[in-house]
Amino acid sequence: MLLSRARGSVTAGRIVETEAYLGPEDAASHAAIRPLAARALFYGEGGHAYVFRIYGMHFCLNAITGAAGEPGCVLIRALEPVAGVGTMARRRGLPPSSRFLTNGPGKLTQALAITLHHNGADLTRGPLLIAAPDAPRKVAIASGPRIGITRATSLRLRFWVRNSSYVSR
DNA sequence: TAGCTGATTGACT
DNA sequence: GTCAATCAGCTAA
Repeated sequence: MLLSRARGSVTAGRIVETEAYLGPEDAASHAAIRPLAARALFYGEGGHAYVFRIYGMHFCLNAITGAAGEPGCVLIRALEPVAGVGTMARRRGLPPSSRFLTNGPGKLTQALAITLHHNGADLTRGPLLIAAPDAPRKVAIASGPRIGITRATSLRLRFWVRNSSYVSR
């Protein structure tokens, strides 16, 4: 469950698609190819946000994992909207009933108003928050190669909720 | 300083 | 299926 509080409105969604990125041994990981500032975050304490700009116009949200000194993160690729759907729809310029509010990394950051100033934020305290759902559901998880990258494409580090209509692609 | 790249999206053929 | 938008940070010179 990912929760965002921005400018007075709360928006939240169930995380239905992620990709894992490892340390320098993973050629696609920003721990290996991104600037020092990002790398420092990777090696920091888990539970923090890593937000970056991609293609000059979109943001992607990562959760740093592992203890300090262990690089690794999880890219949040897609959400199933749970709360604040109207707010998300307004930010995305789509009807609230749309299935396309948060089914992509750039889309969910726009819907939850996540920007670079969330970079390094503590995900255990909010205003950006990742929490266990109140009523955990048993779901089937599928895995496969990561999407949209040009390196280390053979690693099957993408995970999504099978049968969810909110995953990307 | 110039040129290139990219963990994307949306519009178009 | 193809392609443009748009920019920080890297590399080459």
